[in-house]
Amino acid sequence: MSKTTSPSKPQTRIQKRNIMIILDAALEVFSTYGFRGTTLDQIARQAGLSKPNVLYYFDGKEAIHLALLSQLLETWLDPLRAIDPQGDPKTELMRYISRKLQMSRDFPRESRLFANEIVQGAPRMQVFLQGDLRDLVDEKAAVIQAWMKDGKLTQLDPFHLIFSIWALTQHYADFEAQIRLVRGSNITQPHDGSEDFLDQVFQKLLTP
Amino acid sequence: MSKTTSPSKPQTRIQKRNIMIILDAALEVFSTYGFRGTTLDQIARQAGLSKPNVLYYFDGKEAIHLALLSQLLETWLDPLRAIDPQGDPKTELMRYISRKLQMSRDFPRESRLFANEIVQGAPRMQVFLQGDLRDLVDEKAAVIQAWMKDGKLTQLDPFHLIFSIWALTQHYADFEAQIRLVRGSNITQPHDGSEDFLDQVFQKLLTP
DNA sequence: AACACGGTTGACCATCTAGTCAAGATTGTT
DNA sequence: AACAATCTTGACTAGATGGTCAACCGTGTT
Repeated sequence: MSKTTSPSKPQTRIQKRNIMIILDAALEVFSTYGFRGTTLDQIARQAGLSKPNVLYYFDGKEAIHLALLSQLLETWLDPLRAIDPQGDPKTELMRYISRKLQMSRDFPRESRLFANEIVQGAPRMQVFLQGDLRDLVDEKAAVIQAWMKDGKLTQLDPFHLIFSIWALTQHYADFEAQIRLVRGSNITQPHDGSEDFLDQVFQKLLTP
Repeated sequence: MSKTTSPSKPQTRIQKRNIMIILDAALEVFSTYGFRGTTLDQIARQAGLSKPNVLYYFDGKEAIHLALLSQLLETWLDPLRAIDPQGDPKTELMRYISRKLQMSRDFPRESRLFANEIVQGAPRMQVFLQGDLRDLVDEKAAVIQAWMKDGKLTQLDPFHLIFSIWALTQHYADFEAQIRLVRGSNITQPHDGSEDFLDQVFQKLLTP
């Protein structure tokens, strides 16, 4: 039985606070070093707690990782969910792209946490991806497909279009180190200019 | 002194063979589990050799990893190097995109090895990226910039254009697990349709 | 055949790491 | 204040892991 999912007793203030601290510390460390590369000591140090204290709140390293993943997937899929079949096709897609890029800028740790997991074959995420994500993508791909049939958008494979949006937005968070090294001191933020660029790209791409 | 970079004696047949076997095994394992997630025992098992035997040919885990990275970066940058400032702009870029995509399809392990490394901040790759890569990208960005000024291509930020090519092509290798899970049994190969899609995207994007 | 060198390995070690535990400190409630 | 529940931690364990080493095996050369 997991300590944190016990449904009976409500959380105390201390529990709430420490669980938040631990999850934030774990996100920091997991997103930088990956699951195997992260040690409980690192998480504990980052959280400012002792290792046994961390394990008082979570059943183990895997449980912390799982808690992070399931918690974050919701936020992550939100922009895709928000695509409105009744809205204006180009507006909806451009907003989706903009929101995805914004998340990549504001939550790079979350993006890298997923990236780490997926590059390694998503061993601890299959259940999430197959469940929620797949249905959602199928649904929205159908919406996009319908828009295209109506001539409101360029005819493209909707799945590849979605993948391309993911690739282009997340790239700025996931491969930030590369961008930083390549551009060196020419630039302050790896995201500089990304908004305008992606706007230009998809505006041109989607207009029939 | 590294065992493998000793310049004096030439390699015997057995050395050549085993070094190749070890590097191939290491690529398989490193690309799947990342640096920390990989154990020497895994590499040895994959190679069909004993652990001490692996360490007879390489100075350690880090040395194997380093050997892989430096060996692969060459192949990896080749398509970018091949962009000819004298050639036809759109042809050159479309060929670059096609070659990059082909590499992502033919050498997904190599792509994931880099992805793993870069997502985690490129701790063991900085020297490579700063040296070769940065100069090369600057050079080719200038070429692309000049093409755009001549009106041969759509006016875009050339750095972001290069990043977008990397993102879109490597995505199919690096996030293969996600694509597989999302598309499920609808598809046999994650790369299906990627060639046509990217051709369509960049053809449209680059044409002024 | 005998030799030298290259190649191979079982057994071992030091260190790291996830997780345990019992004892002690803190907090909230009456 | 007193008590119970929650919270915290130093010390520990078992197993994994990178790396070593001395001894042994195989191969080509003379």
